[in-house]
Amino acid sequence: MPVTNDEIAETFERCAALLEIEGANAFRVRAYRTAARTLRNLTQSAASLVRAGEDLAALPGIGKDLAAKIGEMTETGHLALLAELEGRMPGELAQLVAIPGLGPKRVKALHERLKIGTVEDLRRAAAAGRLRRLPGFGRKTEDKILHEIARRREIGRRIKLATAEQAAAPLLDYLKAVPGVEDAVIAGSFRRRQETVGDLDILVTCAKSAPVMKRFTTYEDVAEVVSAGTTRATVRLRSGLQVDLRVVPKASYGAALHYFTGSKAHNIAVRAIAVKKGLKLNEYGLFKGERRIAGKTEAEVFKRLGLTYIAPELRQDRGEIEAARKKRLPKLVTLADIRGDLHCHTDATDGRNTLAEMAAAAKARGYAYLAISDHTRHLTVAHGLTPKRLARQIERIDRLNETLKGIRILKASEVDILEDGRLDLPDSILEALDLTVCAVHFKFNLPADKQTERILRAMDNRHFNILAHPTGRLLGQREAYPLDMERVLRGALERGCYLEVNAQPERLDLDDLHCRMAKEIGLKVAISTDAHTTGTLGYMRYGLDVARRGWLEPDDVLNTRSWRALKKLLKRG
DNA sequence: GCCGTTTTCGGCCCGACTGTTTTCAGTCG
Repeated sequence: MPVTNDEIAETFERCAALLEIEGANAFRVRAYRTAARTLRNLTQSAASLVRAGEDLAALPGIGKDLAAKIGEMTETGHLALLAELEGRMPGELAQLVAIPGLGPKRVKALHERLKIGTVEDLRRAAAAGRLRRLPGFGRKTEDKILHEIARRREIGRRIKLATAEQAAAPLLDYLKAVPGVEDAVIAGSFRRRQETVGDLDILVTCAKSAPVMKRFTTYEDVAEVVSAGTTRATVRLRSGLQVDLRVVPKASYGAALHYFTGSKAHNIAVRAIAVKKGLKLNEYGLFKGERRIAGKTEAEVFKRLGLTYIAPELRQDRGEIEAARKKRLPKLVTLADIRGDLHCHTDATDGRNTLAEMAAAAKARGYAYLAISDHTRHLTVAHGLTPKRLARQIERIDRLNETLKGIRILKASEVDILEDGRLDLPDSILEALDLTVCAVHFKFNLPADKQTERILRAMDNRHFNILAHPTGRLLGQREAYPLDMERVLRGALERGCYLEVNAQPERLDLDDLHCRMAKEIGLKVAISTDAHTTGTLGYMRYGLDVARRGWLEPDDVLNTRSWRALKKLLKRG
């Protein structure tokens, strides 16, 4: 099993944590973290690049030394440096720094003075009151550590974006109602439209901060006030969700919004540009000496730094700054570009609404087409259609299309990909469909090469059009099944097939990085909701979030086209 | 450890809050 980018990144992150505890040069530590991030953002596997003889030192943040270490890991599966570090101190110290309130300095002190090497050691020492005797520690720190250890066990880390939206809306309304508040907006990973968010970052502009801070920390859903200053406060809601509030004057709104939107890596890179120009960028504005030369809007800040406006979804330090400098940012796809939905269900299988209801709902959204893609028989739990039942549905759709104006219902099917790569419907009926959406719904645990071959064999069928939810992941519930995504994408391109971005909030599959991989090789994707109700046709915007984070433009997306143009693309030779 | 439109050496983003401090280190985002 080749070493994955994530595994190499994880190893570098462990090294960084342990080096930091050891007191290594902070910039050396950062270099390991930067390299880890570069690896996670890579659209090709580092192992295959090494095999192809590519020079990894050409990648941003990776030089000669780290390139050699990546080579070492792809060859041996291990890193000597990590083994050395773990020989000098317990490897689990790397997990201690993840506890809020503990950083490298304190972890070092805990290890040296109290021989603490594990989370359990730490819990026992804190419970026995031994922490407070260390210099720099006190009773409060000890209590906080115990509290955080207990909390770690019960609370899941990140929540889905759609769930965060539900918590955010009432809180934002509440803050907007505070007298004197001008703007209140959610920044952070929420604004970058990341698939999951760890916390909410709210930015408020107003002249006087005190009333807002008071109002915020006394919000009825607040379970705990973590910190509260004059311009910044952090609370934990009863759900466990952490919310940070920052208050700035109106003249700083743009700079603060940029700062608070992140990502951290993007901010660091943009601030470095400011430094190079002899300026200073912080959350209050862009400064030349004492004088603020920009800050009211984000656009103003970007402009003064010689950059075109960068959409929040792109702010990941994945090349967007360089592209902004060269005025080569993508013109991202928007909801207005979407002409139809290519994957949904009706009450014929596991959907809730009728064919006619789904059609009416799609028409109300202004779509030109909607593909009805109910399950096939193998998926018995969803009451999948037999060829006979599908044939009847095809007739019903034909009849419905005769009565509909302004929208066309496409005859489709979400066809199961069987274990041997065959499709779950005979060619005779596949031929009668406008398109197929094919998916893996069982045998998730095949080895990567077997799963990849299963899908590629299915794509060999000339009726295969779109691979639905290609990795099968469910956020927070189920890992993606092992798959060689590079081969799948290239295989699809060679055969005239496509992949789907499934917009269900718990799927978002393909993810943003896979979208970017597809774009790089010239493969178009469909953005589809997989709606099981009329209301969830509205999930389209979550799929767009992913596509935009993956740099996709209207041309990269299948369903920005008219049915006529789309039909040509689907036609296989 | 990385990197170069000041640089192959000497830089590397910036400020708020907390707790344990009598002036600031550590942590966080």
